[in-house]
Amino acid sequence: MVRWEPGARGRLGQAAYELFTERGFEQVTVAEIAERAGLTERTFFRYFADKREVLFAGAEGFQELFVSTVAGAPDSAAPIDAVAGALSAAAAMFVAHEDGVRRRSAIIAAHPDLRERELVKLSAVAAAVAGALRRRGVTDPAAALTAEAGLAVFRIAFAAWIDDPGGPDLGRRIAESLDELRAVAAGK
Amino acid sequence: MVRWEPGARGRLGQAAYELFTERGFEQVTVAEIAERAGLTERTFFRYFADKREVLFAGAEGFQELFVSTVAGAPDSAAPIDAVAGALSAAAAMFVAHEDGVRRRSAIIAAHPDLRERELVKLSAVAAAVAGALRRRGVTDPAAALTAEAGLAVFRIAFAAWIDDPGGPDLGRRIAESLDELRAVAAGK
DNA sequence: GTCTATAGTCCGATAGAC
DNA sequence: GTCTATCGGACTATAGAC
Repeated sequence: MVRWEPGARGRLGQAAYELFTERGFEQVTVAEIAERAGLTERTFFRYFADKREVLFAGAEGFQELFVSTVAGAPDSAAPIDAVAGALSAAAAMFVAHEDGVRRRSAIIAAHPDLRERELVKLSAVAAAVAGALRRRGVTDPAAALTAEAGLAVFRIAFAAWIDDPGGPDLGRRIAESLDELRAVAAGK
Repeated sequence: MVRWEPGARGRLGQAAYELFTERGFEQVTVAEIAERAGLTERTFFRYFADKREVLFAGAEGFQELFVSTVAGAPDSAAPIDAVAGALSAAAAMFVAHEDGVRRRSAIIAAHPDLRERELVKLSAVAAAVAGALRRRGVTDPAAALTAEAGLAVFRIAFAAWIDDPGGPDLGRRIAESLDELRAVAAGK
């Protein structure tokens, strides 16, 4: 027999998710998460650098989707259009898991420390997208600016989509926000 | 920057600043900061919500400068131009206190927790600027987008100015980055 | 102003996989 | 044997409660 069940990381994530939903982030200790997963506190910190990080375990996949979509855009695509494609792809992924996305978003919105961490993750995505643009031959500061502006569009459209569940779809909101960005940058 | 007014708050800020410069953020305890300021640990937490916050005591002034510059722009100014004025004003303030700004920036760059907090502060400035634009009659999502894009310009120009001290002035870098933003948004 | 819970670190021990 | 994943316990500092 095995001394430990497989999938320690997944069990910790699942347990954390359940407990945060039941009681809220602050009212849950790392020891409790570990206990529900059948592990110890110590093991939790082997998998996650800190208590917040367990909620952002899927962030690499999100970032990877962005980077690969930008990298895979036609050579002829302008930087902003390569990023627009990545925004669409991300929107589709979020819409496909809407329930989970909304629940996770509610947990994060309820605690400043988690909102703080989310900003860091989005900032990391922006940096990765800027890198992907540079690999397409875009020079700085255009690469960094396009990436940051694109992520700003995503953030704003996503927040509106969360706040107003009955309204337009996320993909549509992103397209509209991109048009708004073009308009305001042009001095409209 | 970093002009500490007399009094407990100022002495704590001064002590923290000195100790972080000498040894780095992590190697300094709140108890040591309080001791150097002739106060107790408890008092530190009366003035600052957490250990990081002491490095961002001047953030309100920065935010206020942004908001008032946006609010004071001519009615005829397009949103992006109102924000551009605020970016110029902020650049002038930073250049006027260049030494302090660079030292503070070095402390923050050296620790992920502090970079994280800095993102939160810039995000708060963006939210405040968006509010100022809405008071000028700009609707969402244009207000939020203009504010976020403007802060992205600031962040990118500021980072380049810090990384390359011999290069162009901060104000000039901001103006150039703004032009780049206009160009990339137009699909160049 | 003291007391305490909890996050997060460190070192070492141990059990199984290969 | 070596490598990797888990556990144990002690420890410090932050931050909040009383």
